[in-house]
Amino acid sequence: MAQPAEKYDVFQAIADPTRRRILQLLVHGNQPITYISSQFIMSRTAVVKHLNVLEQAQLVVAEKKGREKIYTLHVEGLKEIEDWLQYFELFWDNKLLQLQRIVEE
Amino acid sequence: MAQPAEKYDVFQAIADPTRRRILQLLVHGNQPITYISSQFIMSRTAVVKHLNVLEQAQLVVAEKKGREKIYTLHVEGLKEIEDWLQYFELFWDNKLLQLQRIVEE
DNA sequence: AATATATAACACCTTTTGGTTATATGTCAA
DNA sequence: TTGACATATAACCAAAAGGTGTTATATATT
Repeated sequence: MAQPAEKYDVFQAIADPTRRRILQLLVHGNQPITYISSQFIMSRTAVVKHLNVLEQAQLVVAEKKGREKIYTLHVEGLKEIEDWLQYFELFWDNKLLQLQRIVEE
Repeated sequence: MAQPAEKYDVFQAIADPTRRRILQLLVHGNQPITYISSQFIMSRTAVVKHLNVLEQAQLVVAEKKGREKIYTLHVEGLKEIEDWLQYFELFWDNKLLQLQRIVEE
């Protein structure tokens, strides 16, 4: 998981179940690496890598506080996905319209 | 891209930009492999593999028609993502409430 | 039946992921 | 200032992803 700056986008970031769980954890409050990694079986290093991916995708924000690094959810980053889904809602609506026409015939 | 049955979920499926483009293509009508692959620079074989991933994730449905295989968008598959996003909308709303409280103080 | 075309099934290669362990570096607190 | 704790970084590894090309098989058309 070598990560040359800004490599991961939002869609890639949420593709991994571990990363989705991390995001859900952060809904309940900002947390340091130690706590977050305690919620997983894998090594802390592995969790940190996932956090880096989330950070690059701008889904979390990290802030140093003494010797701890506190992670905060940045929900605004999910907007991109919502927008993308929006595109298909149109299709969805069209399908309903088609059905309606068929019924009316 | 070896694919033992049902390996790919919706989140993994939309992680790839090529696959997202395929889905958008299909919004404008059902299409056979030949047309779909003509829209990409990569080989037809590679595109077919992406279609298989999308099919496993139930985002597209394939129907044999003579010697062709016609692909259809299956938007319902995107519901899972919408539901997942829903979880964070709550957080989003809470943040707004917090801001409101701060303003009111 | 012959031919052209579309899809399926392989085999192969390279890069990226997701994980490991080990070793530093920085910070707090007694 | 020393020990305990938290994070950072490096080196390494196995497996999966994403791509290629080639060959085989099925279907339409004439």
